[in-house]
Amino acid sequence: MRKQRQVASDAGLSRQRVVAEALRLADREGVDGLSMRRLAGSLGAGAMSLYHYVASKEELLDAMIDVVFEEIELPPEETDWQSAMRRRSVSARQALARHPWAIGLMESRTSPGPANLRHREAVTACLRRAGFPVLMATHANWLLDSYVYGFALQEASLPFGTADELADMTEDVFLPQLPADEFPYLNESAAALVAAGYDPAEEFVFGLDLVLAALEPLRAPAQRPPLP
Amino acid sequence: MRKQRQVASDAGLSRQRVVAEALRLADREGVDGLSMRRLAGSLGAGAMSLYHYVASKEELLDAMIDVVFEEIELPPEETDWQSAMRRRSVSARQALARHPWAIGLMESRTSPGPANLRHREAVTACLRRAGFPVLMATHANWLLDSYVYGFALQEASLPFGTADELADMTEDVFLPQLPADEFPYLNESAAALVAAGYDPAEEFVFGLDLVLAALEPLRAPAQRPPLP
DNA sequence: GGTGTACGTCGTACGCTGTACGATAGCCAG
DNA sequence: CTGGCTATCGTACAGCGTACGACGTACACC
Repeated sequence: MRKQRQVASDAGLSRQRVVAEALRLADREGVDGLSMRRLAGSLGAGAMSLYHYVASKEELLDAMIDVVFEEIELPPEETDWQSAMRRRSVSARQALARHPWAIGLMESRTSPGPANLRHREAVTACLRRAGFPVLMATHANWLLDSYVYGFALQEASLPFGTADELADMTEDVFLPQLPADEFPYLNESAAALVAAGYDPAEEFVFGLDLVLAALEPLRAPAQRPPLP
Repeated sequence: MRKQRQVASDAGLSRQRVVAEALRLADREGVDGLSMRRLAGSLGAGAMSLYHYVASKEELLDAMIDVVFEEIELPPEETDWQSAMRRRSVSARQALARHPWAIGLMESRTSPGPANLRHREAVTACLRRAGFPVLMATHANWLLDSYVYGFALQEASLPFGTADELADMTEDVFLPQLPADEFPYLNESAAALVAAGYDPAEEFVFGLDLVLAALEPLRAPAQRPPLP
């Protein structure tokens, strides 16, 4: 049998393969289930081999987060700014819903990766080109990102994923914990929510559109800002 | 020497004391620095003693989060809804800025504690009394909480805390990483931000007021909703 | 062909983690 | 005095991240 060169793309380790498998593991088992030994095992390698592609577990986590940012669509350039921001925001929410562990990780990780920077640059460019003055673009950035991240955080901490699960859990778990005399308004809300159905994607765009509309007046509409 | 009864309030353990010291430790050293042994050590007790007050570390983390919610001011009842929501939101941001680890923890913790529930009930009550229909109150809740949590998350992941640190780090760290030809808009933003100064509290209320104003039209102004 | 060097791989070991289990000691009711 | 209850903790175990050093192979050079 030949030296395994052909199978290198299958069995050979690489930083990409390591990080990608780490994503899969974290998606499947949560970030607490991700250990260097388990990751190595599911790559068919010894634990210490990973350290030739990744300096430490911290660096691995940073790389994983940046992959999540790679999955987020950049704001398209050919449409109006609201459509562009809506597209990238919806895409961001989807990516964070696919990888809920990423949100919890962000708090402790302070240096942005390249995909993160590329994303920020594209968003800022979109806002500036739409006529937002520099500082207003910063404000808009903070507000939009706050909404996206906060929504994803809340969505991740929901104990149900579908409208059906919501209905079931409301009946079996929530209401028993919420005495009607102590929490009248939460009871009312729960009932209304079950009746109306629940879709996180719809909820997201509802708030998003409010935010976008609120930002519109911050533009300086007529004048085109010169590229610095 | 007598049996230690008098010093019980000093040295005696209690669930409150355990959780409070856990907060202090997490604030000082980050949530990764919080281990049962270290916590027990700083309480002058053995590690296993903690398990008489807390079923597991997971339960301890849940309890810690609920303490953070206790620190958040409830919306006052005697003012208009916007002022009330502004007060509680500002208070929430402050609490989360004091305990940044709490944000990262929320993603993985799915069952709300009593202080959390009390808080949600009070906020929902405030919105309903202000004239928001049931489902609109839910939307408003999502939007407001998303903004608060998302802002706190971004603030926690900033590598600087003051305007001075921002200026220093921009010069020494950020700009060297941001080639002007690849990231023209981020360079422009960084420069403007340094020039204008930076205050997270101001940034927060700027976006918050936009959100509150955007929510105003969702009220059904005249009619007072009956308490269910 | 022979040899030196660099690289990728991994076995072992160390200090840490959460916590199961059982022992101990002080307390109060009978 | 006796028995049980509560609070405390010592020990032990499996698993963690990773420092260290050994090993085989691949390739550059003479």
